[in-house]
Amino acid sequence: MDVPPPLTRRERLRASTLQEIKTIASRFLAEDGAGMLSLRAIAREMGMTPAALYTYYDTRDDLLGALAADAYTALAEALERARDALPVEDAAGRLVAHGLAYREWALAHPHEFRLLYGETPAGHPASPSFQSAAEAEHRLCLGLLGLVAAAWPLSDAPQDAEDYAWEDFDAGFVPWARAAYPELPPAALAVTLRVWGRLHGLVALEAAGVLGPRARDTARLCADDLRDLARSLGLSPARALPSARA
Amino acid sequence: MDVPPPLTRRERLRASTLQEIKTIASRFLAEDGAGMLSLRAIAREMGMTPAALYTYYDTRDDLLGALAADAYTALAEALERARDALPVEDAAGRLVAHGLAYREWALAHPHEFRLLYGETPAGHPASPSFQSAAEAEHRLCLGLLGLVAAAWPLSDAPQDAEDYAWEDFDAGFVPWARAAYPELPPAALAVTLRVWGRLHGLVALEAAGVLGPRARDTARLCADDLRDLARSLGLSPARALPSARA
DNA sequence: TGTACATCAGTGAACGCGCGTTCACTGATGTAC
DNA sequence: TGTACATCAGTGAACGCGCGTTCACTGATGTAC
Repeated sequence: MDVPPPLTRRERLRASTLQEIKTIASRFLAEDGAGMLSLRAIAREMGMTPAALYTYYDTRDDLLGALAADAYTALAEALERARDALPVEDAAGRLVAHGLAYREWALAHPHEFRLLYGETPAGHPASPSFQSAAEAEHRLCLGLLGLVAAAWPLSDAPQDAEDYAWEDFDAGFVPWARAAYPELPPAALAVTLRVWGRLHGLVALEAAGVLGPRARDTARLCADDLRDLARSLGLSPARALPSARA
Repeated sequence: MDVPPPLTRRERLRASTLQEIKTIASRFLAEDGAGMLSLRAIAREMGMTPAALYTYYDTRDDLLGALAADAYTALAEALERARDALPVEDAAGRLVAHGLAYREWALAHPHEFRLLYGETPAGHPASPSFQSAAEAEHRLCLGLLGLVAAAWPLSDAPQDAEDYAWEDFDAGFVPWARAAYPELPPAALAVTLRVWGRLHGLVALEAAGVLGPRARDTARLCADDLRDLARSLGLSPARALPSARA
């Protein structure tokens, strides 16, 4: 969008090849399933030598890591988009929208979802993609925290969560959280993680194919649960949108 | 336990070899991870020819299916054991115990857990192990339904769940459910599945290694969430055990 | 503008590997008379 | 109790396969003077 030093022909080519590799890899991921992603297959599809891929990634794992990082970012963006489609005042609606978007993304990208939450984490910590995956994770967590923060003042005291301390949570994340929402106590982080689990549960079961055969309308199950969650956080649709609902 | 027609030497040998295969396969599953289970490696470990395994399983997938079925049964048993360690009157306690046992089993058997909930279901529907997996799944679901049933009379009407019908749920399971708990309405099945999702969520995140780095005491998160769940179902520890808690 | 040199994406061949599965077979275990 | 036959767990060799990764190389793209 702004104007960085103009790219040379080589650099542009390299970038587009990188992108093509990831695109094709994604497609193979979707077709053949998780652990079966093969460098040779990708190279074949691109009309390249397998060896050529080593110009772009040091190792098969690095490629997987990059895919995971991209997927994480895409997920975070999808969730933010869904949330921001509703006005800030509608805290309950935003929470539900976030949850439904989580489900929809997972069902629309089952293999990416599995890459993120089903397998041993891919990509070794040193690689650059690992960085960006960690950032996306922060972003996702912050988004969730924001939803919790919106509910916090309305929530009846979460009694057993009272005695959490900041030290109980990821030291890399806590500063961000406190900076973003200075008024929140540590217990809000506990609630955030629990909310994450709540969103994740039904979706993970459905993505694994366990839930589908058991209920006809899984979307409704999920929506019911999300509304219930919003309610239990002290958010009622009525409170947020007094006129729009029954 | 009772006395079936006495087994021939051949039959005993066959049974013990079958068991040995599964034991070793489990170990490899735990060591090398999910998709990497190799028939040749198992054969090697047992001092057999790879071809010999085909006397026991038609295909690698059949073996995986058998492992999954065993894992499912083991999980169901663990959950029942935990639940039955508490008196029937302590509905809240039993629910929490069930949930914690779910977590513990998942963390103690991460690869089996992944086999059940992380991958495309293994084993093709025709194989006998598929049958037993389905049975274990029923069993697990019935157990959960029982916990919900215990809470049902105490629960404040789950409003949005009112208009579920029996047709909305797995036709193979509904008869069992209605036979076991004739007084429950269809909505109870919806709640059961949602409860399953709730138990599953945090555990799945933790098993995937996403939760661990974010919170120090994941067990407590899980326990808090389960108590919250029990409460939201209308179960209070106080109501169940008036004297034992504060 | 033209020449000399450096960079580096991509080639082609080879490395060594383990895999699932098949097939014709052997030889011990079980069965029927 | 002994013999003739059937079963079937396990052998050994081979099938054809795709994989990740390495290495010395070529030739187009970029850079400095």
